[in-house]
Amino acid sequence: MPRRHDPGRRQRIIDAAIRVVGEKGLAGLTHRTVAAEADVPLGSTTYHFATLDELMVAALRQSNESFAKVTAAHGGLTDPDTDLAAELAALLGEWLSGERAGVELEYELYLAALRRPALRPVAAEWADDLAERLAHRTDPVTVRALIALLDGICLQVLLTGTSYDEAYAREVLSRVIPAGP
Amino acid sequence: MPRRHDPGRRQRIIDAAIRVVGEKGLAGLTHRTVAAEADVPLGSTTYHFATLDELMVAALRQSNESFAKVTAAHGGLTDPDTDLAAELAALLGEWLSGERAGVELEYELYLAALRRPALRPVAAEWADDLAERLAHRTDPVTVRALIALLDGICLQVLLTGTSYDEAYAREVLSRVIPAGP
DNA sequence: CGCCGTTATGTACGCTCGTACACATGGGAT
DNA sequence: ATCCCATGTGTACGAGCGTACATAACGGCG
Repeated sequence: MPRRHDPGRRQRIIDAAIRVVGEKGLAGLTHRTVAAEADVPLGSTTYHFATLDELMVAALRQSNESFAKVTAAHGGLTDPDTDLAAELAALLGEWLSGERAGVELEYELYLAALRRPALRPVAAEWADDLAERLAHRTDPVTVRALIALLDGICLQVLLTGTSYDEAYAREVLSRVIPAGP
Repeated sequence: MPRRHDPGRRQRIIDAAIRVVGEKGLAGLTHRTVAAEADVPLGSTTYHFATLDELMVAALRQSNESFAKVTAAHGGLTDPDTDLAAELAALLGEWLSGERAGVELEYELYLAALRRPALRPVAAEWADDLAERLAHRTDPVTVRALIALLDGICLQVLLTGTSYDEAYAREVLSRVIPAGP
């Protein structure tokens, strides 16, 4: 009976949950699969996360934070002298080229939020966070449009399996942004 | 033992499946729930659709056809003299205001296609169909961008629960379309 | 050092699921 | 009229699920 009193176990369970969703999809996320992936007994996952919704929320929130880090690293977003469309296209490229699992988790939970009200506020955090950053660069209508377009582009990449075309993204994003003064 | 030799039973099962997804979500789609909704014995659903994937494909395909009918009714889409952005915004409004169940089914199966390869070609039909219609009106890059934007707007409406703003959609769609000659 | 609440563990229960399969049935070809 | 096969039906099985719970180990605290 090794590894009693394992601090950070909760965190390891969350990491395992993200891996599971990345490999088997959201439908494959169960207490048991997570327990196996994290190499902990079944009771351990149910102890730290009484319900599956709790675990999903924790995983989605962590994925959100990971995305927030990527955006924060892109200081150009808030710098009014940069090309906003280019910055957004680069940001999306970085995100998509990085951990595919994170992107898929994001979108799977995104859609799961349609049916599970518990997930909705967390799912909205992604868009809200980005909207807040963009608010300083352009008007609210444009912000909403940019986010919708980013979502749509992401979806196309994920669904059609085509690789991400940054130049294309930059071009169409720039069309949405009204011409400057 | 009434109702032996029930022609059109297969169709009734598909209709029931669409209703089930609309009410309980894709996760609630099982042979048993569909059988109950269609008021047929369990064995009947497994006879007509050996696997759940088959049933999903049939339901998604029917939903696609229903959408195709709506677009076909909008003759203005192919008429080069109409305002393309306005036509698309109106089309989306009609679709969203219509059967909510159909829209949600479309998007739930859309995302399910991420994990179930069997669904992918059917999921792509929606976009392909629309793309084909739009090909006569503008260039391929713009077509892709328009579809991505439509997807993103739909997603925002479904997820945030906000009502569809047609004027907003028309505005941002028009920005994507390059100025005419 | 001993106590106690937090953390960890293993097992068991009740449920739903997909699927298989043996059997009934009826209509169309002969 | 008879036969045959596509169609329809009911049941059973094994697997996996969420959850509950009794019990064990641990570590901080008096």
